[in-house]
Amino acid sequence: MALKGTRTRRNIVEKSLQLFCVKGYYNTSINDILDATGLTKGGLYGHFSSKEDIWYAVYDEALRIWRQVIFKEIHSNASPLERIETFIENDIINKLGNDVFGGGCFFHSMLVELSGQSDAMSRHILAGFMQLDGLLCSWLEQADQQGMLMQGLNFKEIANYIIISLNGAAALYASSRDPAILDHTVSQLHFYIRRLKA
Amino acid sequence: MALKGTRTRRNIVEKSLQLFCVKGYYNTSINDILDATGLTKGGLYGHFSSKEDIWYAVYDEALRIWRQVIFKEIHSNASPLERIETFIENDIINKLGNDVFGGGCFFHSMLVELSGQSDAMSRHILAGFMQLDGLLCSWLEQADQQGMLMQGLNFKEIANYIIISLNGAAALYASSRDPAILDHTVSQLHFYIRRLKA
DNA sequence: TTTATTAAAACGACCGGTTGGTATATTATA
DNA sequence: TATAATATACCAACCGGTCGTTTTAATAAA
Repeated sequence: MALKGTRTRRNIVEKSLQLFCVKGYYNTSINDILDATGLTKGGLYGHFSSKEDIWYAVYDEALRIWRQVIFKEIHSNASPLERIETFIENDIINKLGNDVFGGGCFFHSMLVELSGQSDAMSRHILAGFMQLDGLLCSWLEQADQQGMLMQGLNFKEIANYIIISLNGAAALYASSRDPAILDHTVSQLHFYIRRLKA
Repeated sequence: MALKGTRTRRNIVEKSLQLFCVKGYYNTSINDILDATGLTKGGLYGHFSSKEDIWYAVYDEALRIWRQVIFKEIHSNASPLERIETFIENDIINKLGNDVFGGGCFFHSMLVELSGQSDAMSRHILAGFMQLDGLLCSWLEQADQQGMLMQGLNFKEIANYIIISLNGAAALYASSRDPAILDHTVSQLHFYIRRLKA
C-alpha cells in the first residue's frame, strides 16, 4: 500500500480536479478543497506550496485521464481517417458524455477562465492544444500520402477547425447538459470529414 | 444632453462590459469597476443594487452591440445561404477580429464561466443562444424551400453545429490571439456550408 | 440676475465574511 | 525515536454591500 502522504496527495488532486471542473479555478477556494478532502489548512499546505501548484498537478492528472479516454480503441494500424473519427467520438461521447471530469471539459473550462488572467497557466493549456493540433495534422498528412483525401486541402486549417469544434461542443454541453449537443457535433463532424475524402 | 446620472450609468455598463470580457465576471471586483469609472462605492450603488444587476445591464448592452455588428450587410432579400455566410463572417471577422468586446466574446466567456455557478445567469445566456439557433434554423428551412440544399439534412443539427463552431473559435482566439484561428474557422465553415448545397 | 430651495449624485468610512497563505504545535507512522 | 503528516490558530488583504454625509446641479423665487 502506498504511503499515507502519497494517498492524501492523490486525493487532493482528484477532488480539486472535480471542483475546478464544476466551479472553475478562481471560484474554487482552498476551503472548498479542505471540505472535499477532509483536511485542514496545514495538512494541505504540507503537500502543495500554493493553489497554483495544485492546479499544475491537477492539469497533469487531467491529461493522464484524457489520454486514457481518448486513445482507447485507436490502433496505429487503423487508417488515419478512422483514427480521427474515433478520436472525435472518444472526445465527445466518452469524455464529455460520460462526464469523466465531473462537469464539462477541464481543458476547455480552464482555457476560457484563465486566458487574460494568468499568462503562465493559459499558455500551459494552449501548448497542450498545439500538441494535439500537430498530432491531428500528422494523421491528415498520412491520410493524404495514402491518397485518401481530395486535393488542395490545408491540413493545419482542418486540424485547427476540428479542435475548435470540440471546444465549442464542450462549452455548450457544459452549460446546457443537453446530450443532443454531443450527437449533433459528432454527426456533423462526421459529415464534414467524409467530405474531405478523395 | 442626457442627465448626468444617465451618462454615469452608461459609463458603468460600458466599463464593466470590457472588464467582464477581459477578466471574467467573478474575477472583476467592484473595486475594479470603481477604478475604471472613477467612482466610489456609494456612487456606484446609487445606480445599481448589486453586482448581478450590473451584469444584466451589461448583457443587454452586449446584445445591442452584437446585433449591430452581426446583422450589418445582412439583407433580407439576399439568399438564405448568403445570409448565413455573412452572419458567420460578421461574427468571426467583425466581432472577434475587430475586438468589439475588448477581449474575446462576452457571451461565450460568460456561458463558460457562469455555467455551474449561477443557474439564473447561465440560463439567461443559453436562452440567447437558443434564439439564435432558431433564426439559423429558419434560414436553412428557407434555403431548403428554395431547393438550394441537398436532401436528408437535419436543420436543427446544422444550426446547432454552426453555433458550436463559433463558440469554439471564440474560445481559442480569446486565448491565443492568433488571427489564423479566425481565418481557419471562416474558411472551413465556408467549405462545410458549400457541401450542404444541392 | 441673483439667491434660496430641493433633489440627484457622489463620497468614503465601515460592515461581516472570505480569500490564499503562514507559523507553530501535535499526532500518527515507519 | 525520528520524521512525515495533520491540526490549530492566526494573518493581512480583499470581497460585495450598507449607510450617513457632503457635494453638485437643476429649479424656483426674489
